[in-house]
Amino acid sequence: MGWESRLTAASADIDLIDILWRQDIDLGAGREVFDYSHRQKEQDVDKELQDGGEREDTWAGEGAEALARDLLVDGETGESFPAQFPADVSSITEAVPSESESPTLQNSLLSPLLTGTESPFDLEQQWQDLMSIMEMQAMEVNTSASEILYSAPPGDPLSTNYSLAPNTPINQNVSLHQASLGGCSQDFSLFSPEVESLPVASSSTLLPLVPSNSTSLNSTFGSTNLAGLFFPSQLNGTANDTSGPELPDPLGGLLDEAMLDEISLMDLAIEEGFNPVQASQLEEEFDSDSGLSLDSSHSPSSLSSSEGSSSSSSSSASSSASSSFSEEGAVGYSSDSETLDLEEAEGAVGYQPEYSKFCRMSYQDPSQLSCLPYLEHVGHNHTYNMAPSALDSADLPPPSTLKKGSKEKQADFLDKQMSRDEHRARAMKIPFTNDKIINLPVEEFNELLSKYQLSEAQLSLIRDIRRRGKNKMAAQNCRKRKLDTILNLERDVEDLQRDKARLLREKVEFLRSLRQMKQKVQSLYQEVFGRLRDENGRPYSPSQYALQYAGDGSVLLIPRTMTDQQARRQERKPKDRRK
DNA sequence: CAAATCTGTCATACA
DNA sequence: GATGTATGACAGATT
Repeated sequence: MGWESRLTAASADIDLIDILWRQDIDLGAGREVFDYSHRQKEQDVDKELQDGGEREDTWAGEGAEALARDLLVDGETGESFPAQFPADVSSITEAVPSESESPTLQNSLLSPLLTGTESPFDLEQQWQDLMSIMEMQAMEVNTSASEILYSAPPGDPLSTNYSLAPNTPINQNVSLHQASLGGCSQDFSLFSPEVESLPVASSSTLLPLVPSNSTSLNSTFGSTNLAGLFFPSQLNGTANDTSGPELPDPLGGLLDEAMLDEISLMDLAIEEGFNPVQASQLEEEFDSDSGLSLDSSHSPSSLSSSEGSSSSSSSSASSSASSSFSEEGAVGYSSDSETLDLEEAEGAVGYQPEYSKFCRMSYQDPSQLSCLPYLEHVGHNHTYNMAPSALDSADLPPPSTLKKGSKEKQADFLDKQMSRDEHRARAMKIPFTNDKIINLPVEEFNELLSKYQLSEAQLSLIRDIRRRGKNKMAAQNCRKRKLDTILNLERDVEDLQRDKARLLREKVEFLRSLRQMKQKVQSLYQEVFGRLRDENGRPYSPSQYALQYAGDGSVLLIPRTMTDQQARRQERKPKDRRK
């Protein structure tokens, strides 16, 4: 099989993955979205190195150092290399929601308004889009939650689904480590902190802003705290959140999650040697999207059926095998082998070695054998722990002593084609063929024996021949089944890898669209917020107010301090739950 | 010539 | 219990 080729293809995949990665990041929000300070990033890295202890066992410590140096580590070779896209990497790292600095906030908030190209009439539609995106996000988070067995608090299912932010910095750092180190099994650990729930922002609703026709928001958002959703940095702030008003990136957490997830995805792809292009080609070749269903016909369970057919064929082979085949075995399993050979020929390109094995194992007809050079050895002579008398008498005269006419050559050839048991039978003057001895049903076999007056030695030999012959066929069938199992397992692996590649591609696509929608949400948020005016007609300060989505479907403008309190509560919860 | 593979056989378990 | 089958283990033959 193509294990080696898969391995070598993995390096080529890295390039593809890099391209994909670059595309995705380029597709993402601009720098202003992630414009956090490098200093903060480094703090988060350090913090992660310390706080992430409970996750440290899942990724090697060397990855942390590599991250700190903005190095990427090849998941397979462990080789470190400078990040190829410094801007991208930094944007990712800067996207870590944290105690962001205020100067960037105003711009990030107001710029969409100033440049606003979308008419107000698009707002509703955009909200609808937002809702669908959030639903998708919730699905992903839920999936991750189930995979990491990290359950949300029972009383707060909705907010759990959509809570995103509190520990995303740690998250992302971990993700970067993972992206550097690789680790399929750790792929989903990315999401664990995001499953942490946000409490329902119930009490403090100040300014109902969005009116009645947003019920669909309610169904999808639940009582998501928009402030928490959009201002994770505030929520996350541990040291600097008292450092004055600021307008965090509303979508930092979301975007970070998507991007970092993608990084880990790419890393996973690198590590696994998964090649999306090859996989898609495979898919086209096989023209089967149902990977495993294909296997169902070859799975070990199917083997039992083939065994059934083989047993039936072997029993029925008494007629067919009663031809002049001196090699009494290799009768059973024939039909199955043929069908399987066909399948191999049409389906599995890389299975030639095994296919040839099958060809060798599925022989039945000695006439065919004689034409096939690679089967010449079938008639080889073994030395057995048989009764010496039988062996001695069965020995052929030395060929050198014989004149070799054509007939004698033929006879010699036939002798060589004969099995040892046939030689023994001939030496013991058994009056019927080994084929009959072996393949006749018991009744006919006994009937045959009763027709002749046979010595005890003859009867014993006949019984041995029958036993050995049957066991020989059984061994051949057994080996063939074993090979079948191996082939099916390899096919299973191939199909699973194909499925995995497809799912990964779908995931990348999903994340890409998700990121785009998040950008939309961000601009919408900024647009809505920027249009709000207080009683004096002045805009609200984003450092003092935030929009929050209430449980009843309305969007509220609440003071920042309240969102901070909520954020702290949310931050504490998961820690408590971990114990 | 050594290693890998193929093949037949035996022992054993099971139906 | 006899018979047949499945399979691991072994050894000789072959590549």
